[in-house]
Amino acid sequence: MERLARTFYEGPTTEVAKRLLGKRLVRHLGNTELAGIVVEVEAYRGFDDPASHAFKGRTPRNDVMYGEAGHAYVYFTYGNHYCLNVTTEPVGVPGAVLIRALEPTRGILAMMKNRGKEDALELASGPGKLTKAMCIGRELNGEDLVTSRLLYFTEGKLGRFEWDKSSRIGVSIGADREWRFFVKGSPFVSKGRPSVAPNANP
DNA sequence: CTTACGATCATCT
DNA sequence: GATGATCGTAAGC
Repeated sequence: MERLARTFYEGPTTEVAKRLLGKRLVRHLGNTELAGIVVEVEAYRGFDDPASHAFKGRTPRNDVMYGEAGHAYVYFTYGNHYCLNVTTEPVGVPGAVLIRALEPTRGILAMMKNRGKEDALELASGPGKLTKAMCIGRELNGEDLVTSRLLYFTEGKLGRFEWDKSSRIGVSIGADREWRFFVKGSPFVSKGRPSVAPNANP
């Protein structure tokens, strides 16, 4: 399957976020290949986005967000969890897409082992869960997804699907922006609390 | 079933 | 010293 090229990542962050839905994330671990389809993402920009790590300027942590598009930005949060992002925008302009959930397609047994769970719906339905399932940690921060053997994206084969959007999860400020995108109807999206009161239940 | 809270640490004030 | 792009477990209906 064709690997995504640099140009794929270089657009506006919200556009890249939407484009990533349905693509395939591949992780090589020794002889094992793990893979899953991206079903949920969130866009984080820079200066104009108070929820972004880059909002208050460049620091050692968010440095990757300012660099070339198509690199991994991995950070540690809440004392327990890693989150995987993909950088976007031209060099010098901060931007990243948080990968929030995957539909596992390959190496599912290994993922179950890594997570200590057997429910396929729970393997990667959350940003901290998918990094644990795929053994993604600090050592992959800054990894170039266009050339890396360890971590990269390819075209997916999800076929036609509908997507939807909502406000971002776990974000207090800037919650008015609907920059969370997900595959409509997928059971693999994270079960985050909706920030808008849910009604219209079937 | 749903809601509450503790773990645990890098980063910033 | 406070906070957070979270998750799992425990306790409460």
